[in-house]
Amino acid sequence: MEETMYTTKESVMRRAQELVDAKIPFGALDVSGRLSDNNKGDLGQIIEEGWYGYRPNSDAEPDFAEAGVELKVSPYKYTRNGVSAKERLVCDIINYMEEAEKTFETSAFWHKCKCICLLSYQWLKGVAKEDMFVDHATLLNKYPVEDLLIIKQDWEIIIQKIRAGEAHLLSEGDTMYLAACTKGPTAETSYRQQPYSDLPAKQRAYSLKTTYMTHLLRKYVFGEGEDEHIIKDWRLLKTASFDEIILNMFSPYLGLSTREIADRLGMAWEDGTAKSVNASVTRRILGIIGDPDRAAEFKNANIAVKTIVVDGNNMPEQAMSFPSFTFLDILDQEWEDSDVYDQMVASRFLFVVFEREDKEQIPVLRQAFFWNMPVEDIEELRQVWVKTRIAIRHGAGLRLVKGIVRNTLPKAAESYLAHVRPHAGRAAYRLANGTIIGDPDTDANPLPDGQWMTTQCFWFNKKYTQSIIARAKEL
DNA sequence: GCATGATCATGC
DNA sequence: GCATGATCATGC
Repeated sequence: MEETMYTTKESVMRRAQELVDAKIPFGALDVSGRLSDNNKGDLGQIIEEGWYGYRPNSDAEPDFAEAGVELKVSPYKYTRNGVSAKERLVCDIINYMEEAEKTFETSAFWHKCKCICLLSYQWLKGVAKEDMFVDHATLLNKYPVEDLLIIKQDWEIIIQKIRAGEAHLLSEGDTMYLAACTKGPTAETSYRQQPYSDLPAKQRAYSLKTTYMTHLLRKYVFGEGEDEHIIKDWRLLKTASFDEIILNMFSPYLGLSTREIADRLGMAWEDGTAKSVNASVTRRILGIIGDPDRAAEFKNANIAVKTIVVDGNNMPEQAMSFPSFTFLDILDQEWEDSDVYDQMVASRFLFVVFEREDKEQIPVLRQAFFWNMPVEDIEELRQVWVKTRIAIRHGAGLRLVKGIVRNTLPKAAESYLAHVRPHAGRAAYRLANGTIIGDPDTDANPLPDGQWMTTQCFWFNKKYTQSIIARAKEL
């Protein structure tokens, strides 16, 4: 590595702050034309070279080895929920052959990323990378103690899979904050050797999940307050895993009806038929006010809480919905950066299962378990996503049949896993022949051909959810 | 009985 | 008023 004058954290950060003050766009820092290559140039390298004045290294040492600082450049954006990280923070390729024998402290992740100089820039849709610029410089030199305990648990989960000869089964949804994300040219071409199996494993890198980056961004870069934690005493994490602690909260209530649980928790049982009783009871069991997905650990780890009612054969009464999407957005995204991937593949799930024989019965809490999509199902989901994009690109084939609008989006019968269905307040369309149904401005969004269709979302098929629950029951 | 279009209820 | 989780309801 070349000599650098930046040998202390202070000098690295001072130079970083000068960059913030100077507001120099990436285009002007790009001294060797890295951005011209399809705009995909590595911003970290551009800044190391064009601002710190030394050639980027790709070895195992942090970028500023003597200072012990790794330089990372990361985009953020504003959403209706406030400021959010736009991407996961990719740290370092996982060398399966070497990492398997390490400890957390000697791991490539900790060696490189225990101290990060985080350069943030605001990402704006439609603006070229050349014109964006770093506007915050933050030294991340210690993780919150309760987070670090979870990150260590994450690292153990990744390493245990490698040690079990299952590096090819790694997935982002396996872990909470620290994840093994795919890295390299579209999957197929980048496989690596793993130590305890002959099967090649997809190249992956240590990364901090987008949701966790949002947490760090809000806390350290923008100095915002924190969300309510589910685990009130972080010391519990020293002796039990996050999953164990959460699942234990449900144990006292297994086998009880929602009415009995409501009684025990001192909840009013006003209307047992309301659509949301099961969700309300789940919230109270977790001891949180409001939406579980907004509790700190769940939000930071991208964990979705799903309550399901099943019959005696584990068959859900309904398919499982996901957040709605807009048609033009889904055409704009790439698979591994898409909302669908984020919500269904990179996400972890806490399934809370209630059971009843028939609709007259009050549901009984049967089980709670964590789940994430196994790698063998990911390609199937991607196919549904691809079909959805194709349909949308062709205006979804909207046609009015006996007062109901039909479309060509993927149906439940076309996949064992998922389908696409409406998800809006009311049905709403603006059809090519001028027909307007409902209130398109509220409940629909535009297709590329100018028609408007009721807002839709992805759904897990009932049978797919059934198979998930049946498998969890066996364990 | 299931698939699919449509809608309700809650939290923010 | 909107986003989201969850459920209803009709036609085949």
